[in-house]
Amino acid sequence: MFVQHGKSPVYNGAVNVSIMRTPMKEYQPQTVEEAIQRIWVENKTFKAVEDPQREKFYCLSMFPYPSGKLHMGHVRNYTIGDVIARFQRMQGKNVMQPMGWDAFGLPAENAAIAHKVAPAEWTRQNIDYMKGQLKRLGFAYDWDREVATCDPDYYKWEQWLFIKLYEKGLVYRKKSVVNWDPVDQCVLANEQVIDGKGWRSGAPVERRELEQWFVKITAYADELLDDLDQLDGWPEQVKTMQRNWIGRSEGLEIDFPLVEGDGKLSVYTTRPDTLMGVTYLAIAPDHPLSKQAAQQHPELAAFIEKCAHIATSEAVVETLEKEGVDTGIRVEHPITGEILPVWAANFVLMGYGTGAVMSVPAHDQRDWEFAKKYNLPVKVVIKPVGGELPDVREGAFTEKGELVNSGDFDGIKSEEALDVFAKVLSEKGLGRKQVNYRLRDWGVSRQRYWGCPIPMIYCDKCGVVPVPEEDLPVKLPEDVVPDGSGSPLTKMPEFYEIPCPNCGGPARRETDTFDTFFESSWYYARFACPTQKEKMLDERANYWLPVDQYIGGIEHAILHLLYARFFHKLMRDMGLVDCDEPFKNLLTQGMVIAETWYRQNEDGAKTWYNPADVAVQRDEKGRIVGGVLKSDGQPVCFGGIEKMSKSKNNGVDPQHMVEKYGADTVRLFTMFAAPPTQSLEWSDAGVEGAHRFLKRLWTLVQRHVAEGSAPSLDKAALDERQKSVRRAVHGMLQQATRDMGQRLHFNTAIAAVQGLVNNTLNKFEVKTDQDRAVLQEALELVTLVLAPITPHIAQQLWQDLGHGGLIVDEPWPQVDEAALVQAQSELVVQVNGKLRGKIAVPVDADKAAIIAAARSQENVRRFIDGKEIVKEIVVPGRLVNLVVKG
RNA sequence: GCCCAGGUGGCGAAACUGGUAGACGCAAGGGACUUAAAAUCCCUCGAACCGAAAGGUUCGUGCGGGUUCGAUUCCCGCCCUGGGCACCA
Repeated sequence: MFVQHGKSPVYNGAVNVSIMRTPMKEYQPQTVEEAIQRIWVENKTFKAVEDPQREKFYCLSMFPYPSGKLHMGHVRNYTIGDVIARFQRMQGKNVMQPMGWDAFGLPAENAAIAHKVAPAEWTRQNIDYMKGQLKRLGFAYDWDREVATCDPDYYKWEQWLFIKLYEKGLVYRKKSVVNWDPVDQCVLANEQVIDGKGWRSGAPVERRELEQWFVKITAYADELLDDLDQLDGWPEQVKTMQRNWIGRSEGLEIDFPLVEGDGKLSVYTTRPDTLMGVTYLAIAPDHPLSKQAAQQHPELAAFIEKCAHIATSEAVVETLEKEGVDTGIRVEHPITGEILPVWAANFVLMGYGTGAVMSVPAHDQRDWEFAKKYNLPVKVVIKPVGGELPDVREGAFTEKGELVNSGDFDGIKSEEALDVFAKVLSEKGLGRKQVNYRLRDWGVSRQRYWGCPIPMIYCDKCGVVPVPEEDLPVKLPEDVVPDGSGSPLTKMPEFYEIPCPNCGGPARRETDTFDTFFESSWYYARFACPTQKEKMLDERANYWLPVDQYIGGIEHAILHLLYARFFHKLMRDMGLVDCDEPFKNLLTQGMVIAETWYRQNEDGAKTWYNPADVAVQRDEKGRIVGGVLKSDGQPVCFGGIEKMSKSKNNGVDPQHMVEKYGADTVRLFTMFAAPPTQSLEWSDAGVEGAHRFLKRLWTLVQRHVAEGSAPSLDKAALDERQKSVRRAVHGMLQQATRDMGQRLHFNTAIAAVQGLVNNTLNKFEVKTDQDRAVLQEALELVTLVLAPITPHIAQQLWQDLGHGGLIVDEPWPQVDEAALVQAQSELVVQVNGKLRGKIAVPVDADKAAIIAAARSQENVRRFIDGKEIVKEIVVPGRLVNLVVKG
């Protein structure tokens, strides 16, 4: 389906590869790629076998959700991983590169609703199709290690681990709030809530509290934070995001006694220095005190009802207009005894901390705005050290300083306040130091069908009972088509009715399934021993782990990577793995973006057209000025360049590209257009450029080999012309080696190869036998350097250049340092930092000679004659800067 | 709103540790080949100005400041775009 079946030009059926030259003149990627891929399959080239004698390299790209077909983001991700894996193999490592499927998730249920197809069937068909696409792209995967997370042999082990965690006390149940669609009677994901309404029903969402399972990630918060320091191979940016997410802080928990009754309201603050400036407290609308007060307070009751329709996502809550109602509850300030009002406020969340905060409008901007809106008092208690009282008429003063208007505490520094107030309050029994985390425990319950069943049973007599180990896995019934009205499992007594394993009485199975992050938190480890039937992991995991290079989208910087690190530590503490961290080096790749085109409809909505269907119009400078739809010739509007998505209809189908140009061209363009961490703008014209280059290289090699085999290179007998070609060749190798090995900047490695082929090799007139030897060496090095990026054409050209065997097993070539040596170096001459000329000097010239040469330059003299030279700067091999005065 | 990135020719980008801004590629323009087209090959290509030419001058890396002999790179303050925000994966 993906390849033109032609006769293989190279494969002769033996275990190895023939040295026979191909008569092929024209570059036919489909034929070449099909033949080379067959060699790989028949030789089991990418099967990874544990070998303690060899240095291992585990290269892993984030596995895909089987959504239907590959998109360009996948192609980019997997090409980056494949290039690294092949490069490391040429460095002599024992490389393992697996692939699998993150197979549970919401889109399968959506497809079920739309097309009345069972999620299991839909998912497995998608896997089949996408696997074919991955194979067509020539990725060096060990397919024997493939796993799909919807397979009971896989998810059995996370059920097993969950029960172990339950036994260790790392799992518990508590109420937490979800988005509830009152019409469809189901829980909505955050992305299914649009403008506060259910995506299908359009009904305003309701907040609803459900009893759910949590895993105590906060018990590992300190370790997750501290171990980030070990991760030298992670981008600083990702580590910073994780640190901020964990959000460790040291502060004070403070009790404000209620005026009526003997209760108290506890708050946590990281700014104890502002305690004396508290003018009110704010609590969550659904705080028990708030609900209680609402019984005699209609305005408050109405406010609570309004807040019950706010979606749960933090982005929604944090961008709301700040609103509140005085609950009428009063508390005492723990130090002054001053009576303070308690407000219910929509920005305070019950799920965070104690569901209450102390408000200091003079020194917190959000409190300040709230106080202005509701005319609450503002009391300044912090001023800059030794400075004036800050002006808070236009906004809060949020910096630290020293205390003022604070009675006995005046003059103490912000930094000292924690200790001072902790002492005073603990003596009164109204406060204590506390370490707090922004990180919350991981809620893993999902009220969804297409996921891994949570292996728990509820018995009226025995309470919560885990499923006995011998009954695992709890299999998800697969012959089910969800209809969008809640999880089908809750309507299947044959699933949930079960005798209690403890007492044998009637009991009910948990019908919730795990968060799909559960599956993706440990798949990297299972790839080491995917068919192990007896246990979750075996000793092979300790051979392969940690993953040496992990590659995936920056969008996973926090959640997936934090959960996977957490899971790894859980598995370590279960004795399943030795190391502390799962991913040694991390590469976060950027998005794939493309042009968008649209027409405005009469109702104001936009219809988006795929860039492939638009003919772009440009002005004389090549600027985009507009476009017309190819089908009707009518204009369409340019909508900018955006992430490829269904909603903007700007996705480019990798399949079409592979069919048109071949896998190597797609891989080459993807690696060339931008460094991996940046976003990549798709360009059909750019793909053609990549294809042109491969054709040019192909032709160059074919012309060369058509002359017969080249003599061996005699390095001692080279003339200047030949030496300069070798200098360029080894210069390319030096740059490509560094760019591919250390920097992972494949775009500049490719640029170096292109520059060499187009500017040096294509212009090199081959006259003598030694010319042929120089060109032979050059073409071999070009082929070896391209082998990880464009592996099919590289293998073919390698054979054409007279080599047997697989290029993927060749060692990476060594730079010939002697070839790089130059007699002269060119220096730039600046006067006052401005470029005024260039000089060529012997490499070993001393500073005086260099300056003399610089000063004798005609254009330089124009700028220094008659002026005093106050400084002479020489940067060896780079430049001379003469600083003049007057 | 909070956290993290990014902003360089018409476009994607390069510039390694503060040292020639724009390598490599695309688009565009001109030319060769061809009956023609495609393909291929060659040349030009940041802007303005001076010069017949060779060449030279000034400006130019989101905006405004600063440090430095020298800043795309370091510092301060803004603007804009993107990613994440705990039930998309």
